[in-house]
Amino acid sequence: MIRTHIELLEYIEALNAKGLDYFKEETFEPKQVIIEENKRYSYVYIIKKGITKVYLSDENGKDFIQEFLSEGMEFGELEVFSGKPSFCRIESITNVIIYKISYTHFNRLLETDKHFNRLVLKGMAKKISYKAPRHSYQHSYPIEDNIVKLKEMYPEIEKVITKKDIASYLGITLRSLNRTLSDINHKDAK
Amino acid sequence: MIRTHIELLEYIEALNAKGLDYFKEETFEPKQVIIEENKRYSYVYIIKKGITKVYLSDENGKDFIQEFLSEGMEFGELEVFSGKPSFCRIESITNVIIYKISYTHFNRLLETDKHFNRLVLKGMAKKISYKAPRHSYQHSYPIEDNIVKLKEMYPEIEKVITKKDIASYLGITLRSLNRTLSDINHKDAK
DNA sequence: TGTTGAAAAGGACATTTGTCCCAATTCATA
DNA sequence: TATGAATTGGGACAAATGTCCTTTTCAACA
Repeated sequence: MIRTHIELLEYIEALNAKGLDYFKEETFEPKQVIIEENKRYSYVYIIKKGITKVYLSDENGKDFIQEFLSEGMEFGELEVFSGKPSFCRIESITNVIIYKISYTHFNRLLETDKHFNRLVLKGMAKKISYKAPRHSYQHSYPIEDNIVKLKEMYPEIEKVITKKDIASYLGITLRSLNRTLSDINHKDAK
Repeated sequence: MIRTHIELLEYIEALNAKGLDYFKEETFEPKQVIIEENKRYSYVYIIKKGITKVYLSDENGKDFIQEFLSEGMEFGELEVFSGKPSFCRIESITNVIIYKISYTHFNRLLETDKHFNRLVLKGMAKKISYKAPRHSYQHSYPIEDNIVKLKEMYPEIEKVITKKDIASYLGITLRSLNRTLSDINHKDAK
Protein backbone atom coordinates (compact mmCIF):
# COMPACT_ATOMS: atom_id res chain seq x y z
CA MET A 1 0.00 0.00 0.00
CA ILE A 2 2.79 2.41 0.79
CA ARG A 3 5.27 2.13 -2.01
CA THR A 4 9.00 2.53 -1.56
CA HIS A 5 12.06 2.23 -3.76
CA ILE A 6 15.00 2.24 -1.39
CA GLU A 7 17.48 1.23 -4.04
CA LEU A 8 16.85 4.43 -5.97
CA LEU A 9 17.09 6.57 -2.85
CA GLU A 10 20.39 5.00 -1.87
CA TYR A 11 21.80 5.51 -5.31
CA ILE A 12 20.82 9.17 -5.30
CA GLU A 13 22.45 9.65 -1.94
CA ALA A 14 25.57 7.93 -3.26
CA LEU A 15 25.59 10.37 -6.18
CA ASN A 16 25.22 13.23 -3.74
CA ALA A 17 28.06 11.90 -1.65
CA LYS A 18 30.22 11.89 -4.75
CA GLY A 19 29.61 15.60 -5.06
CA LEU A 20 26.94 15.63 -7.77
CA ASP A 21 24.70 18.60 -7.08
CA TYR A 22 21.70 17.78 -9.25
CA PHE A 23 19.44 16.88 -6.35
CA LYS A 24 18.15 19.65 -4.11
CA GLU A 25 16.37 18.98 -0.85
CA GLU A 26 13.03 20.52 -0.05
CA THR A 27 10.76 20.00 2.93
CA PHE A 28 7.00 20.03 3.30
CA GLU A 29 4.73 20.08 6.29
CA PRO A 30 1.73 17.76 6.46
CA LYS A 31 -1.15 18.51 4.09
CA GLN A 32 0.80 20.63 1.68
CA VAL A 33 0.13 20.19 -2.00
CA ILE A 34 3.41 19.34 -3.71
CA ILE A 35 2.08 18.90 -7.21
CA GLU A 36 -1.24 20.12 -8.50
CA GLU A 37 -3.31 18.59 -11.24
CA ASN A 38 -2.98 19.80 -14.78
CA LYS A 39 0.02 22.02 -14.38
CA ARG A 40 3.46 21.96 -15.90
CA TYR A 41 6.49 21.48 -13.73
CA SER A 42 10.17 21.33 -14.48
CA TYR A 43 11.32 19.08 -11.70
CA VAL A 44 11.18 15.39 -10.95
CA TYR A 45 10.77 14.56 -7.27
CA ILE A 46 12.06 11.67 -5.20
CA ILE A 47 10.94 11.18 -1.63
CA LYS A 48 13.67 11.06 0.95
CA LYS A 49 11.44 10.78 3.99
CA GLY A 50 7.76 10.84 4.85
CA ILE A 51 4.55 9.75 3.23
CA THR A 52 2.57 11.37 0.43
CA LYS A 53 -0.68 10.57 -1.27
CA VAL A 54 -1.28 10.67 -5.00
CA TYR A 55 -4.88 11.35 -5.83
CA LEU A 56 -7.48 12.71 -8.15
CA SER A 57 -10.64 14.50 -7.11
CA ASP A 58 -13.79 14.73 -9.12
CA GLU A 59 -15.95 17.82 -9.31
CA ASN A 60 -18.02 16.68 -6.34
CA GLY A 61 -14.92 16.79 -4.23
CA LYS A 62 -14.65 13.03 -3.99
CA ASP A 63 -11.08 11.82 -3.93
CA PHE A 64 -9.65 8.68 -5.31
CA ILE A 65 -6.21 7.86 -3.99
CA GLN A 66 -3.95 6.10 -6.44
CA GLU A 67 -1.05 5.34 -4.18
CA PHE A 68 0.73 6.29 -1.06
CA LEU A 69 4.36 7.00 -1.85
CA SER A 70 7.27 6.92 0.52
CA GLU A 71 11.05 6.59 0.52
CA GLY A 72 12.65 6.41 -2.89
CA MET A 73 9.48 6.71 -4.93
CA GLU A 74 9.53 9.36 -7.59
CA PHE A 75 6.81 11.48 -9.07
CA GLY A 76 6.67 14.01 -11.83
CA GLU A 77 8.78 11.73 -14.00
CA LEU A 78 5.89 10.62 -16.20
CA GLU A 79 5.46 14.13 -17.50
CA VAL A 80 9.04 14.13 -18.74
CA PHE A 81 8.22 11.23 -21.01
CA SER A 82 4.69 12.08 -21.99
CA GLY A 83 5.22 15.80 -22.44
CA LYS A 84 1.82 16.33 -20.88
CA PRO A 85 0.89 18.31 -17.78
CA SER A 86 0.55 16.59 -14.43
CA PHE A 87 -2.50 14.43 -14.06
CA CYS A 88 -2.56 13.73 -10.33
CA ARG A 89 -2.30 15.80 -7.23
CA ILE A 90 0.43 14.93 -4.75
CA GLU A 91 0.07 15.94 -1.15
CA SER A 92 2.17 15.36 1.94
CA ILE A 93 0.58 13.36 4.73
CA THR A 94 3.42 13.49 7.25
CA ASN A 95 6.39 15.82 7.23
CA VAL A 96 8.14 15.12 3.98
CA ILE A 97 11.64 15.67 2.69
CA ILE A 98 12.11 15.34 -1.04
CA TYR A 99 14.91 15.58 -3.53
CA LYS A 100 14.08 17.49 -6.63
CA ILE A 101 16.01 17.41 -9.88
CA SER A 102 15.42 19.56 -12.94
CA TYR A 103 14.18 17.96 -16.14
CA THR A 104 17.48 18.91 -17.77
CA HIS A 105 19.59 17.15 -15.18
CA PHE A 106 17.18 14.25 -15.00
CA ASN A 107 17.44 13.70 -18.74
CA ARG A 108 21.19 14.05 -18.62
CA LEU A 109 21.48 11.44 -15.90
CA LEU A 110 19.13 9.11 -17.76
CA GLU A 111 21.37 9.28 -20.80
CA THR A 112 24.75 9.12 -19.15
CA ASP A 113 24.19 6.92 -16.13
CA LYS A 114 23.07 3.43 -17.02
CA HIS A 115 22.48 2.42 -13.46
CA PHE A 116 20.27 5.44 -12.82
CA ASN A 117 18.43 4.74 -16.05
CA ARG A 118 17.76 1.21 -14.97
CA LEU A 119 16.53 2.27 -11.55
CA VAL A 120 14.08 4.70 -13.10
CA LEU A 121 12.79 1.95 -15.37
CA LYS A 122 12.49 -0.30 -12.38
CA GLY A 123 10.61 2.37 -10.45
CA MET A 124 8.10 2.73 -13.23
CA ALA A 125 7.73 -1.02 -13.49
CA LYS A 126 6.89 -1.04 -9.79
CA LYS A 127 4.18 1.53 -10.27
CA ILE A 128 2.58 -0.51 -13.00
CA SER A 129 2.87 -3.88 -11.33
CA TYR A 130 1.34 -2.79 -8.08
CA LYS A 131 -1.63 -1.23 -9.70
CA ALA A 132 -2.78 -4.19 -11.69
CA PRO A 133 -3.39 -6.74 -8.94
CA ARG A 134 -4.62 -4.05 -6.60
CA HIS A 135 -7.47 -2.85 -8.76
CA SER A 136 -8.28 -6.34 -9.78
CA TYR A 137 -8.43 -7.51 -6.22
CA GLN A 138 -10.53 -4.61 -5.13
CA HIS A 139 -13.04 -5.32 -7.82
CA SER A 140 -13.24 -9.04 -7.30
CA TYR A 141 -13.46 -9.32 -3.56
CA PRO A 142 -15.77 -7.88 -0.97
CA ILE A 143 -14.50 -4.82 0.82
CA GLU A 144 -14.09 -6.88 3.91
CA ASP A 145 -11.33 -9.00 2.42
CA ASN A 146 -9.51 -5.92 1.26
CA ILE A 147 -9.56 -4.40 4.67
CA VAL A 148 -8.51 -7.55 6.45
CA LYS A 149 -5.65 -7.89 4.01
CA LEU A 150 -4.68 -4.29 4.51
CA LYS A 151 -4.67 -4.63 8.28
CA GLU A 152 -2.51 -7.70 8.09
CA MET A 153 0.04 -5.92 5.99
CA TYR A 154 -0.01 -2.62 7.86
CA PRO A 155 -1.39 -3.14 11.36
CA GLU A 156 -0.49 0.41 12.38
CA ILE A 157 -1.90 2.03 9.32
CA GLU A 158 -4.65 3.96 11.08
CA LYS A 159 -2.11 5.83 13.12
CA VAL A 160 -0.63 7.41 10.03
CA ILE A 161 -3.40 7.54 7.48
CA THR A 162 -6.88 8.79 8.23
CA LYS A 163 -9.86 6.56 7.68
CA LYS A 164 -11.12 8.89 5.06
CA ASP A 165 -7.94 8.40 3.08
CA ILE A 166 -8.06 4.65 3.53
CA ALA A 167 -11.60 4.71 2.19
CA SER A 168 -10.56 6.83 -0.77
CA TYR A 169 -7.75 4.41 -1.45
CA LEU A 170 -10.17 1.50 -1.45
CA GLY A 171 -12.55 3.45 -3.64
CA ILE A 172 -15.40 3.35 -1.14
CA THR A 173 -17.11 5.81 1.15
CA LEU A 174 -16.14 6.35 4.74
CA ARG A 175 -19.52 4.99 5.76
CA SER A 176 -18.85 1.71 4.00
CA LEU A 177 -15.44 1.41 5.56
CA ASN A 178 -16.83 1.90 9.05
CA ARG A 179 -19.63 -0.53 8.49
CA THR A 180 -17.23 -3.15 7.28
CA LEU A 181 -14.80 -2.59 10.10
CA SER A 182 -17.47 -3.09 12.70
CA ASP A 183 -18.63 -6.24 10.92
CA ILE A 184 -15.11 -7.57 11.11
CA ASN A 185 -14.92 -6.79 14.80
CA HIS A 186 -18.19 -8.53 15.50
CA LYS A 187 -16.97 -11.60 13.72
CA ASP A 188 -13.73 -11.55 15.67
CA ALA A 189 -15.63 -11.28 18.89
CA LYS A 190 -17.55 -14.45 18.19
CA MET B 1 -9.40 2.01 -23.95
CA ILE B 2 -7.31 0.30 -26.59
CA ARG B 3 -3.78 1.44 -26.09
CA THR B 4 -1.31 1.94 -28.91
CA HIS B 5 2.24 3.18 -29.23
CA ILE B 6 2.80 3.68 -32.91
CA GLU B 7 6.05 5.51 -32.45
CA LEU B 8 7.67 2.46 -30.92
CA LEU B 9 6.33 0.17 -33.61
CA GLU B 10 7.65 2.41 -36.34
CA TYR B 11 11.04 2.59 -34.73
CA ILE B 12 11.25 -1.17 -34.45
CA GLU B 13 10.34 -1.54 -38.08
CA ALA B 14 13.00 1.00 -38.96
CA LEU B 15 15.54 -1.07 -37.03
CA ASN B 16 14.38 -4.16 -38.87
CA ALA B 17 14.73 -2.37 -42.18
CA LYS B 18 18.31 -1.53 -41.25
CA GLY B 19 18.97 -5.22 -40.98
CA LEU B 20 18.83 -5.68 -37.22
CA ASP B 21 17.53 -9.16 -36.55
CA TYR B 22 16.58 -8.88 -32.88
CA PHE B 23 12.85 -8.87 -33.50
CA LYS B 24 11.16 -12.06 -34.60
CA GLU B 25 7.61 -12.16 -35.84
CA GLU B 26 5.07 -14.55 -34.39
CA THR B 27 1.38 -14.88 -35.08
CA PHE B 28 -1.55 -15.88 -32.92
CA GLU B 29 -5.10 -16.77 -33.67
CA PRO B 30 -7.94 -15.30 -31.62
CA LYS B 31 -8.27 -16.52 -28.02
CA GLN B 32 -4.77 -17.85 -27.70
CA VAL B 33 -2.96 -17.23 -24.45
CA ILE B 34 0.28 -15.45 -25.24
CA ILE B 35 1.50 -15.02 -21.69
CA GLU B 36 0.27 -16.90 -18.67
CA GLU B 37 0.21 -15.69 -15.12
CA ASN B 38 3.06 -16.45 -12.80
CA LYS B 39 5.51 -17.86 -15.26
CA ARG B 40 8.93 -16.81 -16.36
CA TYR B 41 9.56 -15.81 -19.93
CA SER B 42 12.63 -14.70 -21.76
CA TYR B 43 11.07 -12.48 -24.38
CA VAL B 44 9.58 -9.04 -24.50
CA TYR B 45 6.67 -8.68 -26.92
CA ILE B 46 5.53 -5.77 -29.04
CA ILE B 47 2.28 -5.90 -30.93
CA LYS B 48 2.52 -5.38 -34.65
CA LYS B 49 -1.12 -5.94 -35.45
CA GLY B 50 -4.30 -6.99 -33.69
CA ILE B 51 -5.82 -6.57 -30.27
CA THR B 52 -5.01 -8.36 -27.03
CA LYS B 53 -6.42 -8.23 -23.54
CA VAL B 54 -4.38 -8.12 -20.37
CA TYR B 55 -6.22 -9.59 -17.45
CA LEU B 56 -6.25 -11.35 -14.14
CA SER B 57 -8.74 -13.95 -13.04
CA ASP B 58 -9.62 -14.77 -9.49
CA GLU B 59 -10.24 -18.27 -8.24
CA ASN B 60 -13.97 -17.96 -8.97
CA GLY B 61 -13.13 -17.48 -12.59
CA LYS B 62 -14.00 -13.81 -12.58
CA ASP B 63 -11.79 -11.79 -14.85
CA PHE B 64 -10.63 -8.27 -14.48
CA ILE B 65 -9.27 -6.75 -17.63
CA GLN B 66 -6.48 -4.26 -17.11
CA GLU B 67 -6.09 -3.02 -20.63
CA PHE B 68 -6.62 -3.78 -24.23
CA LEU B 69 -3.33 -3.49 -26.08
CA SER B 70 -2.82 -2.93 -29.75
CA GLU B 71 -0.21 -1.67 -32.19
CA GLY B 72 3.12 -0.77 -30.66
CA MET B 73 2.27 -1.65 -27.07
CA GLU B 74 4.72 -3.94 -25.37
CA PHE B 75 4.25 -6.52 -22.70
CA GLY B 76 6.58 -8.74 -20.78
CA GLU B 77 8.94 -5.82 -20.30
CA LEU B 78 8.04 -5.27 -16.66
CA GLU B 79 9.44 -8.64 -15.72
CA VAL B 80 12.82 -7.63 -17.14
CA PHE B 81 12.99 -4.82 -14.61
CA SER B 82 11.33 -6.41 -11.64
CA GLY B 83 12.93 -9.82 -12.01
CA LYS B 84 9.60 -11.33 -11.01
CA PRO B 85 7.42 -13.77 -12.92
CA SER B 86 4.56 -12.52 -15.05
CA PHE B 87 1.60 -11.21 -13.13
CA CYS B 88 -1.05 -10.89 -15.82
CA ARG B 89 -2.37 -13.11 -18.52
CA ILE B 90 -2.25 -11.82 -22.09
CA GLU B 91 -4.60 -13.23 -24.65
CA SER B 92 -5.27 -12.43 -28.28
CA ILE B 93 -8.73 -11.16 -29.15
CA THR B 94 -8.31 -10.85 -32.90
CA ASN B 95 -5.61 -12.35 -35.06
CA VAL B 96 -2.41 -10.94 -33.69
CA ILE B 97 1.09 -10.48 -35.07
CA ILE B 98 3.78 -9.69 -32.55
CA TYR B 99 7.46 -8.98 -32.52
CA LYS B 100 9.36 -10.75 -29.84
CA ILE B 101 12.83 -9.89 -28.66
CA SER B 102 14.95 -11.83 -26.18
CA TYR B 103 15.76 -10.29 -22.81
CA THR B 104 19.41 -10.23 -23.83
CA HIS B 105 18.80 -8.26 -26.99
CA PHE B 106 16.23 -6.08 -25.27
CA ASN B 107 18.73 -5.14 -22.59
CA ARG B 108 21.42 -4.55 -25.15
CA LEU B 109 19.19 -2.22 -27.14
CA LEU B 110 18.14 -0.38 -23.99
CA GLU B 111 21.77 0.29 -23.17
CA THR B 112 23.07 1.13 -26.59
CA ASP B 113 20.16 2.81 -28.28
CA LYS B 114 19.07 6.00 -26.57
CA HIS B 115 16.08 6.49 -28.77
CA PHE B 116 14.84 2.98 -28.09
CA ASN B 117 15.44 3.49 -24.40
CA ARG B 118 13.37 6.64 -24.44
CA LEU B 119 10.54 4.98 -26.31
CA VAL B 120 10.40 2.20 -23.76
CA LEU B 121 10.27 4.74 -20.96
CA LYS B 122 7.52 6.54 -22.79
CA GLY B 123 5.60 3.31 -23.27
CA MET B 124 5.70 2.61 -19.58
CA ALA B 125 4.66 6.16 -18.78
CA LYS B 126 1.65 5.60 -21.02
CA LYS B 127 0.68 2.51 -19.14
CA ILE B 128 0.80 4.33 -15.83
CA SER B 129 -0.95 7.49 -16.96
CA TYR B 130 -3.88 5.75 -18.49
CA LYS B 131 -4.55 3.64 -15.47
CA ALA B 132 -4.82 6.41 -12.96
CA PRO B 133 -7.68 8.45 -14.37
CA ARG B 134 -9.41 5.34 -15.59
CA HIS B 135 -9.74 3.68 -12.22
CA SER B 136 -10.51 6.93 -10.57
CA TYR B 137 -13.24 7.70 -13.03
CA GLN B 138 -14.74 4.29 -12.73
CA HIS B 139 -14.95 4.62 -9.00
CA SER B 140 -16.37 8.09 -8.90
CA TYR B 141 -19.02 7.96 -11.55
CA PRO B 142 -21.99 5.74 -12.10
CA ILE B 143 -21.50 2.94 -14.57
CA GLU B 144 -23.76 4.73 -16.94
CA ASP B 145 -21.33 7.60 -17.46
CA ASN B 146 -18.52 5.19 -18.08
CA ILE B 147 -20.42 3.39 -20.75
CA VAL B 148 -21.65 6.50 -22.46
CA LYS B 149 -18.08 7.77 -22.51
CA LEU B 150 -16.83 4.48 -23.86
CA LYS B 151 -19.39 4.44 -26.63
CA GLU B 152 -18.51 7.96 -27.64
CA MET B 153 -14.87 7.05 -27.94
CA TYR B 154 -15.32 3.70 -29.59
CA PRO B 155 -18.72 3.52 -31.25
CA GLU B 156 -17.88 0.23 -32.92
CA ILE B 157 -16.44 -1.38 -29.87
CA GLU B 158 -19.04 -4.10 -29.54
CA LYS B 159 -18.10 -5.46 -32.90
CA VAL B 160 -14.60 -6.28 -31.74
CA ILE B 161 -14.85 -6.84 -28.02
CA THR B 162 -17.51 -8.99 -26.41
CA LYS B 163 -19.86 -7.53 -23.84
CA LYS B 164 -18.43 -9.82 -21.25
CA ASP B 165 -14.99 -8.36 -21.86
CA ILE B 166 -16.33 -4.84 -21.75
CA ALA B 167 -17.97 -5.64 -18.44
CA SER B 168 -14.74 -7.14 -17.10
CA TYR B 169 -12.91 -4.06 -18.20
CA LEU B 170 -15.36 -1.85 -16.35
CA GLY B 171 -15.14 -4.08 -13.33
CA ILE B 172 -18.82 -4.94 -13.32
CA THR B 173 -20.94 -7.96 -14.13
CA LEU B 174 -22.45 -8.61 -17.50
CA ARG B 175 -25.87 -8.23 -15.92
CA SER B 176 -25.06 -4.73 -14.74
CA LEU B 177 -23.74 -3.75 -18.12
CA ASN B 178 -26.89 -4.92 -19.86
CA ARG B 179 -29.12 -3.22 -17.35
CA THR B 180 -27.27 0.03 -17.79
CA LEU B 181 -27.27 -0.19 -21.55
CA SER B 182 -31.01 -0.62 -21.67
CA ASP B 183 -31.43 2.30 -19.26
CA ILE B 184 -29.41 4.44 -21.60
CA ASN B 185 -31.52 3.40 -24.54
CA HIS B 186 -34.72 4.19 -22.72
CA LYS B 187 -33.44 7.63 -21.90
CA ASP B 188 -32.43 8.20 -25.50
CA ALA B 189 -35.86 7.14 -26.65
CA LYS B 190 -37.57 9.81 -24.58
C1' DT C 1 -11.26 24.66 31.75
C1' DG C 2 -14.20 25.28 28.14
C1' DT C 3 -14.57 25.71 23.10
C1' DT C 4 -13.98 24.38 18.55
C1' DG C 5 -13.14 21.61 14.68
C1' DA C 6 -11.56 17.42 12.65
C1' DA C 7 -12.08 12.67 12.68
C1' DA C 8 -14.73 8.63 13.70
C1' DA C 9 -18.96 5.97 14.38
C1' DG C 10 -23.22 4.63 13.13
C1' DG C 11 -28.82 4.83 12.26
C1' DA C 12 -32.28 4.89 8.57
C1' DC C 13 -33.42 4.68 4.14
C1' DA C 14 -32.62 4.75 -1.04
C1' DT C 15 -30.15 3.06 -4.77
C1' DT C 16 -27.06 0.25 -7.13
C1' DT C 17 -25.13 -3.89 -8.19
C1' DG C 18 -24.76 -8.83 -7.83
C1' DT C 19 -26.64 -13.54 -8.00
C1' DC C 20 -29.28 -16.94 -9.91
C1' DC C 21 -32.13 -17.97 -13.18
C1' DC C 22 -34.01 -18.87 -17.93
C1' DA C 23 -35.03 -17.61 -22.77
C1' DA C 24 -33.68 -15.92 -27.25
C1' DT C 25 -30.17 -15.37 -30.66
C1' DT C 26 -26.03 -16.13 -33.16
C1' DC C 27 -22.58 -18.85 -35.04
C1' DA C 28 -19.35 -22.39 -36.05
C1' DT C 29 -19.28 -26.88 -37.54
C1' DA C 30 -20.52 -31.85 -37.55
C1' DT D 1 -29.65 -28.73 -41.82
C1' DA D 2 -29.10 -29.91 -37.14
C1' DT D 3 -26.71 -29.31 -32.87
C1' DG D 4 -24.51 -27.38 -29.22
C1' DA D 5 -21.79 -23.77 -27.40
C1' DA D 6 -21.16 -19.03 -26.77
C1' DT D 7 -23.28 -14.67 -26.52
C1' DT D 8 -26.92 -11.60 -25.35
C1' DG D 9 -30.98 -9.95 -22.82
C1' DG D 10 -33.60 -9.61 -18.91
C1' DG D 11 -36.85 -10.97 -14.48
C1' DA D 12 -36.87 -11.42 -9.47
C1' DC D 13 -34.80 -11.15 -5.42
C1' DA D 14 -30.72 -10.55 -2.17
C1' DA D 15 -26.85 -8.14 -0.74
C1' DA D 16 -23.75 -4.41 -0.79
C1' DT D 17 -22.96 0.34 -0.92
C1' DG D 18 -24.15 5.19 -0.95
C1' DT D 19 -26.56 9.29 0.93
C1' DC D 20 -27.92 12.06 4.50
C1' DC D 21 -27.72 13.06 9.21
C1' DT D 22 -26.72 13.00 14.02
C1' DT D 23 -23.76 11.82 17.73
C1' DT D 24 -19.42 10.86 19.90
C1' DT D 25 -14.55 11.28 20.61
C1' DC D 26 -10.50 13.61 20.98
C1' DA D 27 -6.85 16.74 20.46
C1' DA D 28 -5.54 21.65 19.92
C1' DC D 29 -5.75 25.87 21.90
C1' DA D 30 -7.64 30.37 23.55
